[in-house]
Amino acid sequence: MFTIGDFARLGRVSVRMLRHYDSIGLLRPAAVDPHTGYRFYRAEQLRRLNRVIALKDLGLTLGQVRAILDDTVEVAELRGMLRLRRSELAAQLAADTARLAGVEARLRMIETEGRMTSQDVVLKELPAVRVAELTGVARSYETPDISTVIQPLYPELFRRLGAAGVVPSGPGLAWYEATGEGESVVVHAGVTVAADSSAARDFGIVDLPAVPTAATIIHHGPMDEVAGSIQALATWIEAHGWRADGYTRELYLDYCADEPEKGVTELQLPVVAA
Amino acid sequence: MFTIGDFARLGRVSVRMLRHYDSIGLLRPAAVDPHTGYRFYRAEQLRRLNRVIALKDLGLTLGQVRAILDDTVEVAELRGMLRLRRSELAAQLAADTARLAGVEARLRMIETEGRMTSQDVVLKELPAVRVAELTGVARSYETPDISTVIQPLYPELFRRLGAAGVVPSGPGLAWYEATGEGESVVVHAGVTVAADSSAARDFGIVDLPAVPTAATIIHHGPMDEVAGSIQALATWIEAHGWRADGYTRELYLDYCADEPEKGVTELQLPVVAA
DNA sequence: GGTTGACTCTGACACCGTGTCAGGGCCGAA
DNA sequence: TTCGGCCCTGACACGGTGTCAGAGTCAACC
Repeated sequence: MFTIGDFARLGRVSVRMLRHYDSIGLLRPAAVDPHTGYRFYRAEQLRRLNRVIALKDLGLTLGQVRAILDDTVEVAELRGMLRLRRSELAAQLAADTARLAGVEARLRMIETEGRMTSQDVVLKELPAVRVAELTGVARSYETPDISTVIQPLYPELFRRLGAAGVVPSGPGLAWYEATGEGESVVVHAGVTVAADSSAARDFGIVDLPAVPTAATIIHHGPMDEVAGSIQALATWIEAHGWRADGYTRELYLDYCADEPEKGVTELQLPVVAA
Repeated sequence: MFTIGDFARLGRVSVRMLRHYDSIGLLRPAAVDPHTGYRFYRAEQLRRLNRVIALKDLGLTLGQVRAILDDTVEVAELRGMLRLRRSELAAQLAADTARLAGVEARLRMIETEGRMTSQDVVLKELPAVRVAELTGVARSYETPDISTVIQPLYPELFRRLGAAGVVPSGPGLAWYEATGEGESVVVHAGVTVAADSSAARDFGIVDLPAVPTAATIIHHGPMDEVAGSIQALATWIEAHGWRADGYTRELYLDYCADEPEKGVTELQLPVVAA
């Protein structure tokens, strides 16, 4: 018979934990002095303690450990628990590996720049979204070309939406795709709506697909300075082991024609693991 | 200006968390209606939110994130935090990899045996320990040879200890090493003591070194059935990617000569990564 | 028998990030 | 005006562990 302190030393466990295991019924002392409340353990209880430790070290919860040790789980169930735990661990490993890569990218950034950027890229899942849009064609991806095409589209889009009695349900957004002919580009100027797409109208209704993983960055200031933010986004993507996989969406979170330098835009670029 | 719900959707964060960030001063809403308490956020606050998310995703605590964003840490300090985090993550990866290996070993065990062993091996650190001992030589590692040599050593050891006024401070233990001549073995029969080693006595005082990592198993029953437990220990060590690195110590946790089948012994085998 | 120091008891609080619930107020649209 | 959906605060929960306070116990030594 060991006192709790001796038993804790033998089992390399804290006294606190032995008391805890007692209170949750995971490992009850062999005897308790009814007068003093002192707990006493038998050497053979080390077997159970060891089983507890071994299972706990696998990352199972104490509740699961108790269920296993008390034989209230079938073998099939036990196998299921272990399989689940295995996949959790695999996910954890992947996540931590990514975190580690992130930390190291940050450290490199500090070494080379002497500080950390305030341009922060965030990975997000993008839900599918229904958009009312007008399109145009720009001569190239050059900012001035795009601007001159897209600028007039929005007032016209809002005019037509108003005429059709459709109210935007969210912010405006834009995206671009190559026409395939030279450098020219199809410009989509849209706004999120909840309308259904059945009726014919003088604007397009398209459903942008959900994106499992998109790298996003907040661009501050006028859109003709967007190149820097795009650059930062691309650099981040490369440094973190991703690869662009689609068109960048621009989400106009805050925009006022009078003060373009106060604009706030989120750039969203679908990515996949490189 | 966005309501908390809209802002949460934009930032892919729960409303709960935005309120939490407010309460800990990590991200305060741009405006709060003094009458209703409603929080309102500006689009440009997404920048800060994104920085929070990005740093949090590195595994930093919210307190660290706040310190970093509020510029109360020097660059050197920041680098230190990231280095620390990097080493934490590396440790975490190693631990999770080991856990995963453990889970997989367990799954294999279930597949082949239809159940999980109740012989559980636990890795421990062994502290250095001072031991009073007598030694003998056995003809071989065979259990009968060992037994006949070790059995008489203990009564004699306790007799001499009593005569010298030395009281054991812990359980008895034994270990064996090859003599180098044939199959014969030096048998050490000892007991932990706190005495100092200065005076000359009719028993040996040796300090067993600490062991950073030992695989241990509890053996139940008489010592002449120890082979099975040793076997289980060896199997586990091999299956989990370790290698024996020293002599097995036997720790007699419970022993009574009349009822050897009730004995409880811990076998401790130092290991290193294979 | 008394003192003392090491041990034990219970009960509580803390950590950290997040979910969830209860009970109540607010807002906009029909 | 009513209703559905949003927002507010405050609280509790999770899980494994440390730590503290205040009180009781034990063993050894004088």
